[in-house]
Amino acid sequence: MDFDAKFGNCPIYYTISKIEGKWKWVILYKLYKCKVMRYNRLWDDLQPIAHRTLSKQLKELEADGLVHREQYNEVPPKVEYSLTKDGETLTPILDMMSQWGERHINPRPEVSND
Amino acid sequence: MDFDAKFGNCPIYYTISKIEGKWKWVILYKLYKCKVMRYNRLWDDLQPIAHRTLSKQLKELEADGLVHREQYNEVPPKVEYSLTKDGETLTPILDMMSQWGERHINPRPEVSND
DNA sequence: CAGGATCCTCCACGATACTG
DNA sequence: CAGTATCGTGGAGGATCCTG
Repeated sequence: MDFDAKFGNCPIYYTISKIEGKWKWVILYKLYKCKVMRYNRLWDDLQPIAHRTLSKQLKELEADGLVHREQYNEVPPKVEYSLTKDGETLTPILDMMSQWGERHINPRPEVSND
Repeated sequence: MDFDAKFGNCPIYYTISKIEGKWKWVILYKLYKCKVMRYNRLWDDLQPIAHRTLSKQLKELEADGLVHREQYNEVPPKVEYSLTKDGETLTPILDMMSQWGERHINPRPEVSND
């Protein structure tokens, strides 16, 4: 990413740019929770997602050092994805995002005074 | 957003969908740090951002109850934006995202042994 | 099984001009 | 000052088929 000086004071912009992509946060979250996942398992869990999209975002995450790709030279092929050490530094954010979502999906139950 | 059952177990997807938009996290962060900002000030700080984009994302954030819009009936017009109570529940995430960005923009300085 | 290759669609975002 | 109105576009994401 071309990260010009304009955003030197906006580290948050750096973060969201790095993890830009409709599914990246979810992919990271899945890998965080399941530790290790094979490609098709991931693909299944993220339906509806296109192969092109999943494989592209995985590649970018790998290139950015957030996801590790372990390929076994077997037939049929076997590939396992997991978080790298660096990727694991995101888990607190992933947790908070998930919790925030939980609390906002449903109408807050504690103020129901009907 | 049409949030079908497929993602009932993916609250994180709810969160990122809610705050989807190239600038939304940055807008929220700015409002978090500056408390209250007028439209043009925000626009200035977020250059290069288009009016259409800023005003649209602000509107969505307002519709989602994350941002408050205070309009003063003066001439010239004066409008102030700030976080709502609900928007403030995001601040821990904003902080972590910002910190994560800081730590990743520069090559880690603590291992400089020159 | 784990993707790559192709083609296509759509809309988020941008640029610019205009207005109450 | 704080936006709308209009028009235009790139590229992210999708659908489908193919392959080592």
